[in-house]
Amino acid sequence: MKNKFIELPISTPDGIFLAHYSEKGLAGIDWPNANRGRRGNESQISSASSELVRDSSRRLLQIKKWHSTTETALKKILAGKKSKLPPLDWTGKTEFQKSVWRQMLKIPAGRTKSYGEIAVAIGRPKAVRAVGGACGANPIPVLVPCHRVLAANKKLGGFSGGLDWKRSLLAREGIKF
DNA sequence: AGGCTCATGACTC
DNA sequence: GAGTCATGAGCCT
Repeated sequence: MKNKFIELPISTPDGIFLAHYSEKGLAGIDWPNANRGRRGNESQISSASSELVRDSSRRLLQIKKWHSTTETALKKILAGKKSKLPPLDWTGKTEFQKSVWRQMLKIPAGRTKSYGEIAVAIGRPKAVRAVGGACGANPIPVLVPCHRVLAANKKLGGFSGGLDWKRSLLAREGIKF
């Protein structure tokens, strides 16, 4: 069976996010502005979903369950709280990226780490720059807290969703800088 | 404080 | 292989 992804929307006070699910779990999240300007999302949802129903309703139920976990997790984290996460599917990503993201999941809400600290934590103290690259390649922003990673000079660094998001998310967790 | 350079690892084409 | 970085440390004004 091919790697079918289905997209389900999540409405939040910050807009509508789009969650992507594979057979193994949550595989990606799109920012609210990402569906404007990208064509075909709505039809993609319905066709993929109905195909899945035909295929296996059991799997659909599973994904619905994951989705409700994702939904509450997203809303809580957007509000600056921590939350239980659905299973994450990082199939196809490199070992290096996965270890970076695993490290980021360990950062508690309200705390930050530097790119260098992440590099040390995964046993490659000199791969600081590559850590930045892995952050940018993170398919699951917000839930995998790439926004809690700052540069060593306590400055912002960058952010895939735009620096305004990063500032805002940090502020909601009570982080000042 | 701000700016410049450079070593550096992973990734992409 | 060369080019691209969401870095960091060092060394200048």
